[in-house]
Amino acid sequence: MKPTIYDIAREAGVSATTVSKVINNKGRISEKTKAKIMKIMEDLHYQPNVLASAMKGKNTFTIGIIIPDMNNPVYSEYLKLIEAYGRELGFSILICNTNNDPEKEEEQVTLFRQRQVDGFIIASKFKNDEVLKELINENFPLVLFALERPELSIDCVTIDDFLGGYKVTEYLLSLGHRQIGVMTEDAVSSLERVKGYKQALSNADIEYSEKLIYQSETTIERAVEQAGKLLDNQDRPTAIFGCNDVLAVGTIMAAKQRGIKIPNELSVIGFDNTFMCKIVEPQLSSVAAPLGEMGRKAMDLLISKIDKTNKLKQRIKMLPDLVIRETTARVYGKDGQ
Amino acid sequence: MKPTIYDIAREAGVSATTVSKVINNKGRISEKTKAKIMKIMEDLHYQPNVLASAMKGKNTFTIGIIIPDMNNPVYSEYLKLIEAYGRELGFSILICNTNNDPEKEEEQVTLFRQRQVDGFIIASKFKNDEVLKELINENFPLVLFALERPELSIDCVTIDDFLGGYKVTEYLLSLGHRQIGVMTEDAVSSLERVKGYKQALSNADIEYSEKLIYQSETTIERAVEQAGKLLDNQDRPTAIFGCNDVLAVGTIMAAKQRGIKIPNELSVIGFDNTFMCKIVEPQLSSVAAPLGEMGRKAMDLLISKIDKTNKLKQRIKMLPDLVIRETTARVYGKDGQ
DNA sequence: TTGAAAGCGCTAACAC
DNA sequence: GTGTTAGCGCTTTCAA
Repeated sequence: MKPTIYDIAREAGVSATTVSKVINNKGRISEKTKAKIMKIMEDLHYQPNVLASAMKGKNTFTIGIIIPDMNNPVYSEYLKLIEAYGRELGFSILICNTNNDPEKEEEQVTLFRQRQVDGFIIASKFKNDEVLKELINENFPLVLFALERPELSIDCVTIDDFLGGYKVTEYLLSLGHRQIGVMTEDAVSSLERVKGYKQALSNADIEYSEKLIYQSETTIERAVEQAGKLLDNQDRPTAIFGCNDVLAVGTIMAAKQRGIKIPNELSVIGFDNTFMCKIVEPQLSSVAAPLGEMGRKAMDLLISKIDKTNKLKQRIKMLPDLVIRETTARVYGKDGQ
Repeated sequence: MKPTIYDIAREAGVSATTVSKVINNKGRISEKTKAKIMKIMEDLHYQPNVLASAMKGKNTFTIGIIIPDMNNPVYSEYLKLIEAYGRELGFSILICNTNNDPEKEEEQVTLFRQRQVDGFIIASKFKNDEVLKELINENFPLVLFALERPELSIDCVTIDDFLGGYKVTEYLLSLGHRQIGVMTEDAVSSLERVKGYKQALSNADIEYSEKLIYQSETTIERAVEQAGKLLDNQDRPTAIFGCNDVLAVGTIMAAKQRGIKIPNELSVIGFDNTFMCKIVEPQLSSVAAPLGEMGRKAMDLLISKIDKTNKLKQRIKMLPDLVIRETTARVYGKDGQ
């Protein structure tokens, strides 16, 4: 059997309380007994049972992260960063994929709460508003990551998606593109990115057309399919903005299938600046956000809620930057051919 | 406050014991009280506290997964599959990245054990043998995934890496390649893959040369670097086997940097058949294993250990298959140029 | 068919 | 400085 606090106490000839105090560095214990207890804990390979201490109202030092799909490299990046920083702070991470399914979302929140997680980080997409509202009502520690709910009072750390979309479009316009397509997905962040796109068009007095916007699930296969439709359009765009790198990569592939040269005949730009950008050919231009910093901010924010050291809710929005690589170029005029 | 079993009991006018029995479907309870209790649990949104029941010797229904690096798409794939199946069975997943650091490995095992996980799945790389041995000694539920320790008695579910390496090499030989380089990494599985490579060479009476084997960390950047050295060799190989897709992709990129045409001047083949294969150009040939099935087997095996329904240890080895895409071709003879 | 009592491993008051 | 006591939420005898 694993030793308990009582085994240590007996061995040291003290009470369990004293041992507990040593473990938690509380109260005053003589250096002598402290040292003795420490030594015995070492010898017996004593490991405190987090569950038991959690039963007494302490933290479980476990937080739940809910993400849509670990296969999307951005999400695995989120996960990795948050996990790394969480561990530094002594927290373990319970994860799940929801595949964007509201039922799974609810199920997972329940499952995690049964395990008494101290808080949640919910990333990127979350459909089930009921669940969110319940958590808010109970004032349960919760931070949204790369996800914003303007109409709900929740702390969040996000990318300024609007600005990202705006910058992308502004850049493409500066290259002479006028017919700019968009591959989007069903997510709040993408909506914002598209809004930025529209704003940039409007500022440049260019008419916006629904026909240039295609929505797709975020998988390479579906993106190739949808981008294909966009490319087979009567008026084929000279540039396409993929609201995430997966969509952009799918677009590149669809273009290749049609013999369309990138960037000469078509510019493509993605969003998220994942490692995919560097392995496709030509290398994909994209939009980068300081994910490491965001992960740390989200964790710090969450922990301040768990500790109740900070009751103020806030939205932290990090500004993204363009990373120009090889898929974006001056528009290739019909005359210039 | 969250309702406890006592709140339910009071409300229903019964004892906590009775409620507990209803929750666990144990003992005999009249249909009437059962229904009444169920209804009240619903109304009060009662959620059993898994920690408290774990304190009484029950499972936590939580397992720890330890992987080297979530950014490698194979690992995120592992994670996703295991998580999905685990959830089906009612288990939650605690994760961590170890970045292949033995200290972190030990730290994480400790952290997870403090949280009373029911068992571990350790994937792909794990250096700290001491920790492994201790777990075995305690007979702690543990399954290795895509990782084998021939000298330790641990259950595992793996890919037949030797066969994979053999098949790759046999195939390259059949295309006329005689000078076959290898990009490997510091992992048991890669060692096996290289062994398969050597065996195939030996069977074909081709001499093996150390100079054709380069080791690299599994990141694109490092792989490009190391593959570069291999390509700058006096006797540049006509084909390179990357022991995983990341290494193979790095090889492709290094070749491109040098203006080496793939597959005409150089064949490249990877291992793992990740989604990267389809997005690089040309599309990468690779080795595929039935990961979904492996994930399910690993979980089932682990759970049988947790439940103690199966004391027999076993090694399950799944056989891989080649997936030929565009990066492999007949050798381009010096004469034929 | 139901319940009282004990206890899992730990911590927090409070006493000494 | 240290120990006694009670109790977190649950399950498990055992008795009724």
